[in-house]
Amino acid sequence: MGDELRDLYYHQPFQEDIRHDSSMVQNIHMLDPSFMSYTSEYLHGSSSDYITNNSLGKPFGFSTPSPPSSLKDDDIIKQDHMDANVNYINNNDVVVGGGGSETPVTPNSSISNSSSNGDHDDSNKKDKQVKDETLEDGEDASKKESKAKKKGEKKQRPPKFAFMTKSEVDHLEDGYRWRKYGQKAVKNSPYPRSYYRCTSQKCQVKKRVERSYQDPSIVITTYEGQHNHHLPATLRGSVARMLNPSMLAQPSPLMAPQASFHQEFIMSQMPQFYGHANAFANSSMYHHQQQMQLPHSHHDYGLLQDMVPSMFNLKQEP
DNA sequence: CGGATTTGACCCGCGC
DNA sequence: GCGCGGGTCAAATCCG
Repeated sequence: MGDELRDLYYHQPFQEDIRHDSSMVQNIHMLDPSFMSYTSEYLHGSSSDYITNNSLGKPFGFSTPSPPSSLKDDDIIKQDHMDANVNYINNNDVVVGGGGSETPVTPNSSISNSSSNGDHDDSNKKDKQVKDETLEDGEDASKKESKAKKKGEKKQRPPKFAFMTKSEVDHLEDGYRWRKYGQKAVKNSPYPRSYYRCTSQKCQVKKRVERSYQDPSIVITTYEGQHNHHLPATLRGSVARMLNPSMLAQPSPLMAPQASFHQEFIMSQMPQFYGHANAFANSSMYHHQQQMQLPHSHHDYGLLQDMVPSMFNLKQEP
């Protein structure tokens, strides 16, 4: 992760833990939009769209059980408050982004650039290594294609999506099954970064998990790609208990982590997010939390996609 | 025993 | 071209 974005991440303030409450949403804090890593094409397809407008990007948070729909200034994390605590970066620089290099992503971060080792890179590496001989024709062709693509033009990068979670555990349960395939030391941080891949066949979604070195209670998770399958059945059950069944009817391209009683989900500056504040307010997640009891285990959780459904209204599954 | 994790090696992009 | 840092591979190991 590049220094700029790292600073961006680690300097994000967040509200104090309110985990003692009985509502899940209490634990959700939407913060400075400057933090969210996000591919512009993901939602807009235009690089200009994801430059944050300050007025729109005004940070807000749900610090109390008060409904998001009744958001008032008092509910919002004040900009000046944030300024006092943060190296506030010009929103124009704080593009969320994963985007390819064609997008004006300022932070030269792993989050925005790491996809240089995206889906095709694996094969590129492999065909330079042992598997070269065992390649099938189709595979070989696709690899060559990807290679040529790589040479000729900038690589298409999968959408990315990052967020911070206040959590004691590194790897947050998010409903999908992941296999860890790597771990690297993070420069200037005592905490390693872990790399996970979705275990579902043909699903190329990856995620990176690392802990903030400035606030070790914060876990930074970056998703890359979109799931092309439903939730694993075994996990859907536990999720379903909390959710409207209709939500599970659609596979989600991305699954956000739980915001459970012991994990605070910290969202930050994502312009799109503010635009969807109403979506959140109207979301069943909100209504559910109005009706539900405190989750009794960490398997009981809400999902970001349910809190802000339109945020996850991305590509359809293949 | 099979699946998941660990971990050192390797690859690649980028800046100098 | 070289070195560095990030990302991935894959053999070894762990574990249920």
